[in-house]
Amino acid sequence: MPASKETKASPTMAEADIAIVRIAPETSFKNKAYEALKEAILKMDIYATPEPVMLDERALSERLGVSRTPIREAIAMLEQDGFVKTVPRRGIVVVRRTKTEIVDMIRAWAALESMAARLITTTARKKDITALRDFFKDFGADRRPEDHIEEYSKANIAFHQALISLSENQVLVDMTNDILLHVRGYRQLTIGRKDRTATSLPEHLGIIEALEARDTELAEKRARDHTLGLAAYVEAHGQELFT
Amino acid sequence: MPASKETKASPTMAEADIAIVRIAPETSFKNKAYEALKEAILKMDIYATPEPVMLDERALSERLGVSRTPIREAIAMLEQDGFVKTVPRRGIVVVRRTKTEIVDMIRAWAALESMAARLITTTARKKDITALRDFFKDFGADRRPEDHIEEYSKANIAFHQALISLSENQVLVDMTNDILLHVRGYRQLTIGRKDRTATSLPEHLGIIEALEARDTELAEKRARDHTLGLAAYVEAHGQELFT
DNA sequence: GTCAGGTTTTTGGCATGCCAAATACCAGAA
DNA sequence: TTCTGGTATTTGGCATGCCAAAAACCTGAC
Repeated sequence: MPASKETKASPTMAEADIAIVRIAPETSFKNKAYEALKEAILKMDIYATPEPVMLDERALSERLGVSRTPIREAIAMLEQDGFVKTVPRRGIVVVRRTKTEIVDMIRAWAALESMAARLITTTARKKDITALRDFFKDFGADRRPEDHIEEYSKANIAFHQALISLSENQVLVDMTNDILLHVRGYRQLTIGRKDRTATSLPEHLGIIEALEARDTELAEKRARDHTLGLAAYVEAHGQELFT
Repeated sequence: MPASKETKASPTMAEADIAIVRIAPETSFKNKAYEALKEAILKMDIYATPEPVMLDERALSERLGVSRTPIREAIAMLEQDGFVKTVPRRGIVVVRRTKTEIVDMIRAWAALESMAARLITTTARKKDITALRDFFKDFGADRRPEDHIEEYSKANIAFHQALISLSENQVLVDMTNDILLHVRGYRQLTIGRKDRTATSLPEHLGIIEALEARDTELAEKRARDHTLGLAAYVEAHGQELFT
């Protein structure tokens, strides 16, 4: 089926004049396949079934309408990311993380975020720090986080990502996002957030206050302890779901 | 020339009896190519020439004696690692890091290592911590590090890796090793180590002492500050070598 | 000598097809 | 029914070959 020979995106842009940016690199099938597969993997609930989730090159090839070559390259990339593992003559399996791995990842996340907090106290602009409060402006004593879990959870992630971005250290940003992608989906994490929403909001505000006060050590400590708290929760309550 | 059809590793193990482990998965050409290219890239001095270093699929294919397919898959993997970047109809270029990126990476390293130190104070065994001193047993007032840069530099890397391993957090270990691979080769780093050898040894010993004393906060601080010191050095002294 | 215009070469992107290792299946013996 | 071979099928690994976009060359006019 892979053979859509219809000269994709014919350069018939005719008399299109200026403002041509570069037309559009039209990302390769390899990259399209990579994005598509990655999204699919993140969307599925890996931990829902006991049996390992398998992928099939040929099936994916047909589904995506391209040959196996770009699919294989995309798989190789996903394997580098740690999302899948291809076993020689057996198949491609979507990697399932153990509780220990998730806890380790959350601790690494804590390390990166506390460093971000440290850096922020010395370089970020006051207004950008204060703007972090906006993520929680819809929550308070009258509208408690625990009553709007889903919404609060989104604000939560957005807050952490915005916080780390303020460090202006792209390496910290990228590494943390990687971790979040792997950690997301682990059921116990969501439950953990739910159980911890009560203390979560105050802790977040505490971090922001320390940042505003340019108190490097305190900001670092609060950021670290907040996320280590989540790690401790998962370690204590999250039972192994299908080793 | 990719076509060595000589049935590799013929299963003529004849009357070999027990103790058969699994013969040998004989890693794929894709993985062999990946390892070979990775090593080659790490070995070359990327920052030595002004012109970007380019790789050619076909040339590599001949050099390694395999077809382009596994080579391309290996390249895709290396691109995920951030070692190369393939530009559509231009070629594959070995990525060169800017000073800013190197500094950012070192700071991330500091974050991960200080977290490792923190964890070590609560879980590692006394003897394992003390064993860290062995990396520097050949150095002292009579045999100063600055007089044996090369050797001390190796001990230095080994120490940091051993330290992080003691955290028993594989994520920290893997992430740090990744960073070290990228940072290694940046000339200013070596120079930085040379200029800093005098203070380096005492700082290392200080970290070990804090770990032995199970002083979590102090160990974390010393580990962090030690590596942040290197980052500051590179930021201050490492000029941009070929942007 | 310079430069426009056209031709050849180079380079990554893909589609195909075949191979061998594993596995799934199936029939026949006990 | 159960177990043993043996065969068909499935699955990832690779080698090839062709395509189109770019870049490198070449050539002839001015």
